[in-house]
Amino acid sequence: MFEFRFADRLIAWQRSHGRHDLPWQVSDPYRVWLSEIMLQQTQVTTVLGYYARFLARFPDIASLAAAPLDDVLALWSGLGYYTRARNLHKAAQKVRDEFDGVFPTTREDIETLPGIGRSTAAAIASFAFGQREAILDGNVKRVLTRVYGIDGFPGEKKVENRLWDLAESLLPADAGDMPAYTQGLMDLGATVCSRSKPACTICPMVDGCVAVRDGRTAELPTKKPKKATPTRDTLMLIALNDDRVWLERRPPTGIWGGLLSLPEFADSAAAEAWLEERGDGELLPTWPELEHVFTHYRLIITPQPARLASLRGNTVREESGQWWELEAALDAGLPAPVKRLLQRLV
DNA sequence: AAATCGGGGAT
DNA sequence: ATCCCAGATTT
Repeated sequence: MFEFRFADRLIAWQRSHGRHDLPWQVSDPYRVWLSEIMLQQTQVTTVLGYYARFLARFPDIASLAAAPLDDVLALWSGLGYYTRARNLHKAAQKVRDEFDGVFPTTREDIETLPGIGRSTAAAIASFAFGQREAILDGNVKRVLTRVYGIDGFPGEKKVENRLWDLAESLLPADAGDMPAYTQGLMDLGATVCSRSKPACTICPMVDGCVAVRDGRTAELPTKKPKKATPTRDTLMLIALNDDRVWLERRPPTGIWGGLLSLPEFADSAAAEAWLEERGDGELLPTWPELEHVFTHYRLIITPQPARLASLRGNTVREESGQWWELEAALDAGLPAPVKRLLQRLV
């Protein structure tokens, strides 16, 4: 394997093209921590204002820990994801109560604070304490899967573990380079190796990037596999009385809201019970299953035809539905698969 | 409308 | 240890 010197390239790129003017590019772990939390799911430009206001009101961990939660939430108002603020407050109190007010210095200890996982803990350890700890957020996953051509959904344990291993193997030898290296990873992922339309022509990794070489930047990282659309089974009763069919109005919301449709049952026994309540009828052999695909699930319909010879007088029409002449039914608003079923009868 | 995202909570 | 979600934005 040829020597790609990923870290060296990244650090050099960061020094010449990265950002050096962000207010949280300091070694105070509290400031780094605050920025990392605010930057989760929120863009830099939005964070800048909130960050300044938050720090003005809570300049250190002690003041944050001592504040009422409502004051913290007020300063978070508009940022969204408010559990971040609750965790921040709780973590400040934990630092006060369990770490003697001193922010912990190892990734392991940092990770015990609420709202801080492995990647965020590593970012703080790297920026504030210059420790050789690898981060692996969404940006980094994108950069690594592309540059190293790693297939598989990064949310999958196996793939994620591999990415963590890779991220650790790429760390610069000199811990003094960690802030520039970590910032470089974040900046590269955010500004060059973007999700769509990455700026490969200006990327410092372009000549060694597997995704570029193979024309696969659009395919990597591998998308989250669509979980097999759930399947629902239903039995639709096609109750016939001469040339009339029983239809029911569906509730106004939900699937096929407000449309006329056939009554549905869990099984033939339930359908038979329905029949017996209404007259002298018999189930006929079911028709072959019918599949109907929605965006979010597949519906397997078992058509259950039945004949009702004599009706009980009070059930010709009821709250739930009524008998329809087939021709009229087909002209009414019917769900597509129901219409297909009824068309077989004419 | 769908995909995305670190961490937390549930299992 | 692993699966899945909450909550909000971006594409």
